[in-house]
Amino acid sequence: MTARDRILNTASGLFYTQGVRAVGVDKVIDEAKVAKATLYAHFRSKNELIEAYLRHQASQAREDLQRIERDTPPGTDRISAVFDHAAMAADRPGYRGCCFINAAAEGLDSESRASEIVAEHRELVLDYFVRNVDAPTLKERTEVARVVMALFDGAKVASVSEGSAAFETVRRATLALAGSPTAVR
Amino acid sequence: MTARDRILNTASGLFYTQGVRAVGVDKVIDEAKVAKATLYAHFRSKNELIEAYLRHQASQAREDLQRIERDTPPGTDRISAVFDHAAMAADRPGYRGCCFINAAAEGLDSESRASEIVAEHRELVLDYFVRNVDAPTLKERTEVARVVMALFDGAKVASVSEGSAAFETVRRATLALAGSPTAVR
DNA sequence: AACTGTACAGACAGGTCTGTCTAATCGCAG
DNA sequence: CTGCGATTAGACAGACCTGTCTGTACAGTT
Repeated sequence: MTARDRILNTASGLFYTQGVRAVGVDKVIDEAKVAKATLYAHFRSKNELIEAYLRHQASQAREDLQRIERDTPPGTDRISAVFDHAAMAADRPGYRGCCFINAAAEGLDSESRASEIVAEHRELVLDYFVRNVDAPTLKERTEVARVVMALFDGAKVASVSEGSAAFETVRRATLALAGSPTAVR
Repeated sequence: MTARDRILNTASGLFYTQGVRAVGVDKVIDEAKVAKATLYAHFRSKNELIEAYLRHQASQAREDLQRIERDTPPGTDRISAVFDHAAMAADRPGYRGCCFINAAAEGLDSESRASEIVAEHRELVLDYFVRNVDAPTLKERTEVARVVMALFDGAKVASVSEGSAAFETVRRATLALAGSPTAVR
């Protein structure tokens, strides 16, 4: 495992569990067993490391979605699978909610591209919902997808205090909506 | 206006727009035109100031909900009013999402009572929804309220990137759900 | 006039942060 | 073996952080 990977993996863990602002580069190099100069050889600044962390998480989440689309037949099952996936994450120790919501919540410099990375990923997830939601027209699918996205984000927020149980109730309503959207329009 | 109020008001503004971690006490005393000793005379530590900030926001939100319940007839109108209120907040300059979600997202010391204050407030909002949602039994109202809460939180999260428009689509679905919950169960 | 409470300005200590730098060491290709 | 790129440990500068402290000013009360 290259030094760069070790740095990025360690930073990802620390940034997620403690927040990007609470973790200094010293803590990262300490845990990654790496010299400070090495970190700065691979990442020009801490900001760049944070951006790499977010891109890393985004690409991982993207792969998860692709895997679900490969393994699960179209329809509401694919929505359900996403909820299952999130609920399982919420049960892992050290869970602290959605890394993108959290990163957006921590005030980052306006010069940082972090918020763009988050916004980009959110669009990707929205597109996933648009593809896998049941409604006649694209316009309607987009509207339903936005609601599904809100339900998903809301469940993630609630799960921080309430654990994975937060996904159960919300999932039922989401599936009903995504399966026969006319019921609530 | 007493020095304490000036400190708390200034701190609230700074903590909200930049994040509690990004704002130092020096920035607060500078903008509040207050001596550092005065701040530490009223608040034992920065942590205590943060807690006061969250309690302040919580009591303000509580009053908003009470005002709505006083001025709005029971039923889904009271749900709609909450969404209106949040949408208006999202249009104000400097909007940065829900202060409670953001505070929970910033990693705070485990010794801080901040997360308890947030959790308490979330329960209060949930109770509001339970009271004002339409379903026959308490158990069902609670379930529906949890979904409404998720929709509300999700809309707030989305509004950070997408502005107040995020509340429009979500509101429609929420009102349908809160008005005739059997449609999605 | 003396006392009390509150606020002021600002220095200070002790720590942490990011980012740079030096100098030594390692592994490996030629 | 030689040379080179990558890595190491750690000192360092300069900024910022929280919290404490000294000393002063001023209003209201006794």
